[in-house]
Amino acid sequence: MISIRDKDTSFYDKVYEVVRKVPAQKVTTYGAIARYLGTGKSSRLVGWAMNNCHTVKPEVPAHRVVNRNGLLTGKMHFSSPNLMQELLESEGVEVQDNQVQDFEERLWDPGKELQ
DNA sequence: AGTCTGACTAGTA
DNA sequence: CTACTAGCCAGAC
Repeated sequence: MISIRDKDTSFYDKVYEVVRKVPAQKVTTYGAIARYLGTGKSSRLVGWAMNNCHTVKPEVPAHRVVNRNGLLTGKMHFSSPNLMQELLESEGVEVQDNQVQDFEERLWDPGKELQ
């Protein structure tokens, strides 16, 4: 279990670390990441962290992170608004109307899958 | 220092 | 399913 507010590792690095572990054809949510990191209710911080994700290396597969409804809320923050959906579809994730199809089946919760 | 905003969530109706 | 609310943290102004 990764704990938040460690002195060595920043919250953002942990977010990126978890997102990179998301397997292809799977997606996760901001809240799942937040709970796994121990921030719990501060899921907005995950979204804020994703705002900086393009500055870190290696790059973070931010397209696999959606909100709890499976909605691609962050697509407009990509270099191209269509990029997020195209990346998901290229990995075999069906996306329709900015929403991941069969979302519950494709959900990958780090708190349960990783531990 | 106060206020507003946001790639959010859980609860309630 | 939708709509609204409160709570949450960091940053911009």
